[in-house]
Amino acid sequence: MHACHEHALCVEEALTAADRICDERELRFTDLRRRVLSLIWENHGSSKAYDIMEKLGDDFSAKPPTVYRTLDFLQDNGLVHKINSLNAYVGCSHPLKHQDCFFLICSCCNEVQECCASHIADTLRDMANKNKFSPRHMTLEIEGECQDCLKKN
Amino acid sequence: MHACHEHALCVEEALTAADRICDERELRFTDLRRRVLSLIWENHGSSKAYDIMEKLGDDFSAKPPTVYRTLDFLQDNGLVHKINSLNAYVGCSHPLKHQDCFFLICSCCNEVQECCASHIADTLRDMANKNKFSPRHMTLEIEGECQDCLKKN
DNA sequence: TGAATAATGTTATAGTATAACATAATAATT
DNA sequence: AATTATTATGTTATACTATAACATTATTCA
Repeated sequence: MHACHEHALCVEEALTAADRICDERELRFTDLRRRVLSLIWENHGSSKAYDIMEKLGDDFSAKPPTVYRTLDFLQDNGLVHKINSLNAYVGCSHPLKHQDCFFLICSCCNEVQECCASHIADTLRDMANKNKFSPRHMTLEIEGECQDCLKKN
Repeated sequence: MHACHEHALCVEEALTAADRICDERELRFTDLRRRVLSLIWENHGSSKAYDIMEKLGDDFSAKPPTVYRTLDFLQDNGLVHKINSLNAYVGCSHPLKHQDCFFLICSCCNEVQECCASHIADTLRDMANKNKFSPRHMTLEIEGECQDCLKKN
């Protein structure tokens, strides 16, 4: 389910935000990086590295290392997330405060919704601490069905 | 950090539990399945499919499909879990009520602690529902450092 | 015993990711 | 502006993870 009426705007916004972030951090938002981020955003669901590679086509020398390096850059700077349970990547919908988020993955329409809820992150941190564990990074991915798909079926 | 003083006992217990579960469900706990589960349990951390394959060695015709099919069987019956962020497998420490669990993964000693906390699962379900999402399966993996490793460093 | 089912063996290949080194582009220094 | 240093990208090769498709063996059940 995508709430946006015209997805091109989402893509534009994401690219603009990325521009600004890279500018602030003195990072180079190169053509390749912009293109990959754009491709990821154009997709309502998650994107696989090798699919991105194909879409890059002739414009860039699109071989695995190129794609994975670019994905690493985008991940390191909070612009995309990797969905471990899918081996796929999604654009981050709020890259400036992208911690403690989790993902709702509809296995019917394949859309991925990113959610942030600090109280959940807090609960999880508490739990970890009770288990004498010092958490650094959380992977929280919930697979299921979105409302639209439930209605349809 | 492993709490068990003699890990062989853990392995034994796990195999006995698996025996019972398979018996109850009229599943065949074959030599291969038993051996793979044992190998996984013998490892304090998580086990990679190809490592398991090597350890199976000559006793079984150890090729990828054999291993992955066996892992599938064990997963389907709640005897092992896959850790998506590691592409690795751990034994389930309470296979009869193995839902709603999460994992604390120490990236220093590589041990994986399985935790169950129904209130966390409830919180997550609530959150999903508020987002109009019907959850089916959750992946919750927390990477960090366990107390022992923190002390050491 | 023989047919049906389930498990395992086997070959091949698909899919995901990184190492190592070469070249090109950009930034900093002179 | 030319030189050097740094960062980014290109290139080749290969490692790692997983499954498809079909053959054979073992077990169950009629």
